[in-house]
Amino acid sequence: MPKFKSYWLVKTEPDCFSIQDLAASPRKTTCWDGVRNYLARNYMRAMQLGDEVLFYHSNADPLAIVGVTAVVRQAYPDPTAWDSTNDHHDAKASPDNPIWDMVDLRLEEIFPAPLPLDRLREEPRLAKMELLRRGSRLSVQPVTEAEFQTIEEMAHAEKAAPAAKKQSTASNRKKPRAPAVKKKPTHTNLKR
DNA sequence: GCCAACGTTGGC
DNA sequence: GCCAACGTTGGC
Repeated sequence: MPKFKSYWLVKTEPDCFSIQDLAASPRKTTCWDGVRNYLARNYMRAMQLGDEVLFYHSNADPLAIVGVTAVVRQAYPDPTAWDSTNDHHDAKASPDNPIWDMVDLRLEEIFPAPLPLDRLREEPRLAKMELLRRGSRLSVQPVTEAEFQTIEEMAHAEKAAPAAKKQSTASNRKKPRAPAVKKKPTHTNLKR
């Protein structure tokens, strides 16, 4: 069956789960648990096997797309939703009424260098990208094929001129967040 | 630390 | 069903 590949982007805080953590995971695969936003969930439900997913580091230095993953399992219930000890516990969720889903993502590529947000903003072909919209908060979002290809191209043209590597100074360095607690997806690796 | 954006909650 | 208050995300 001819099938169209779709493209997506997921955000993660690298302090919580980085692309290096993904690389170190068994089979370089993780379940993308902890998503608790209906629109983000619905995008995950639309993901098909083989779809490609850009991997973005938020709340990080640098803010950047750092690689590409692929969907290796389509949406299925996220058991962390009814785990009362989980940070993202939802009292309304249960095995009979999971409410929240996750997909499995496998690492395909770590870019030779992170592709920073400020470089993305300079690229006219990405002007309409959801990630770059002011105030965009969605942690799972669709990406067009053209945007995906532009990003791959930029990521591989990057090598020679990594100009955008900002010096970390006292003024721009992020303070450690108050309680260094995990935020967004915990991505506890549930596979054994 | 600030604050814009926007989802969620709950009183009515 | 409206909408103000509140909470969270996440860049700056």
